[in-house]
Amino acid sequence: VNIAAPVSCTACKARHFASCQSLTGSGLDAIAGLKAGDRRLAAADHIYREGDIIEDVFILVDGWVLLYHMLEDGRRQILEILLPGAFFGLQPEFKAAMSHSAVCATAVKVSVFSRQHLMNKFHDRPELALRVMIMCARDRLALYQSLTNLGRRTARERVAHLFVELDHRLRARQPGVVSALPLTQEQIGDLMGLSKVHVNRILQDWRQQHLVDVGRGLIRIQRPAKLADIAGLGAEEKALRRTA
Amino acid sequence: VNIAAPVSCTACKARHFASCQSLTGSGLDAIAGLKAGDRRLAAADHIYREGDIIEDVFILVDGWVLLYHMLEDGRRQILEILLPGAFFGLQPEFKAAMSHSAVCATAVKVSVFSRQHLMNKFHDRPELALRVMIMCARDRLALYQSLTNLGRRTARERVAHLFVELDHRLRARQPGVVSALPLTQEQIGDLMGLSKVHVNRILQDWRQQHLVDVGRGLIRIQRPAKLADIAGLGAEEKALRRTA
DNA sequence: CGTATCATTGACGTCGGTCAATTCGTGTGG
DNA sequence: CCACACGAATTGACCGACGTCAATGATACG
Repeated sequence: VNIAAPVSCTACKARHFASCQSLTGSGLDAIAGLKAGDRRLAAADHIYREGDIIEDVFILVDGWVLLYHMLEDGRRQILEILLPGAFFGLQPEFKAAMSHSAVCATAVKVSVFSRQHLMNKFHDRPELALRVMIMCARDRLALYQSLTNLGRRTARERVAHLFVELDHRLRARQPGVVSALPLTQEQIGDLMGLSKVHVNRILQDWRQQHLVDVGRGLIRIQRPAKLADIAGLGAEEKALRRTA
Repeated sequence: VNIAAPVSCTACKARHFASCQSLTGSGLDAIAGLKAGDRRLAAADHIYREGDIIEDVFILVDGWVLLYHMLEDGRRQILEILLPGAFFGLQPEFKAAMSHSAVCATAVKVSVFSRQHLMNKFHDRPELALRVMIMCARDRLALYQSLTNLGRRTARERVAHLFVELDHRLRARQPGVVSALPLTQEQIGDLMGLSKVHVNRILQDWRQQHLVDVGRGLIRIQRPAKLADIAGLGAEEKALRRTA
């Protein structure tokens, strides 16, 4: 039984990114019948907050969502960026407080499902649980990347890495378009463990080199190849190709 | 259907740590019949390396295992510490190169299972896939904690956090014993994104305050409560209790 | 005993944080 | 259409946490 969803980017340059979080085509369309409804939210709205006890799980239909964790003194770490197709809100323990918050970076549309119904569905159609498990394992790779980013890369490498990853995830949806990220510099800082001031300095530098373009609340990725270079992806790929 | 494994630490002070990775008692004992054999390894041996293509998955029986990712220039990030009971080696894509390496921190014994047989078993007994999925979700919480650690905490907070987490995970197995960590200072640095020199300075400081004791290749946690304080866990818990 | 690994310590440098002051941009109300 | 408000972006000055380098000491192991 080969239960893994077919994944197209096995050989592509950014395969280390979990760019394939989408459920579309992975069999979980089957849960569409369980939908409890859609919910529309505005930028900066919260879908849930750390400590909430929720009965639902979500699939992101439109917009960007950020999962984050906040320390009591105001320091914030953004944990994941969710793009349309992402499945989220499922905690390991039922009736437990959410371990993190989910906030909209843009206007957002989510499909809402009853967690209980979903679990029942897993019981009826076990292959769905397997698919979710595999998604979960895939997400883990992305988290591993983020750990390496935060722990062992310089500020510029981190931000370049982030941009290349997002460029890749967006290109998979809209090939041929210059990727535009609806993120504030502060959000980028909270993603990469940096201050917004330092993020700004990096962006200024790159803007002068025409690697990115900033404006209108968007960051446009103009030379992803050069950014991949800064991120240190080139050499790493070579090393992997040798071992493969 | 309540499929979540009973977890005892819902209310305990360190519940944010995924200290409960163990499979024991979570229903996956059922896969014991699939065991392909045991493997014993010495400290510093690798179970697999980044880039390897393996057919097996593992359950750690004895010893400590470190999962890590290495950059081409030698920088290393340790991604997870595995204690006995941990299930690992399952990649989202079959026949794909491992995304990380697994190395023994101590002498180790692992049970080896054929991934193919395991997947067949999931097919026969779907509730097992669900359990693994839930484990996976639980691990994610630990990874979220690590991200917050690396991105938004100071060096001392990070190391204190690590020690408290490990102390908790060890106490769950051996209550009443002073926790002793078989980690080098360099490994602690690679876990927390620090240089081994800086780790040493922090440890010297704490040793003089009798918070920890160093020697014989072990780090003994003597005052976990004080370390939890340094880690900033006290205030955070209060904040959570308010919301709950 | 020789060798290798880990731990320790000091001197020094720097990456990135903090603080604070503008400036810009966008949306709002008059 | 303009005045204003408010958040985001920008810039400079300053500094401190942590890294790097290098030398020395402690331990273990064959």
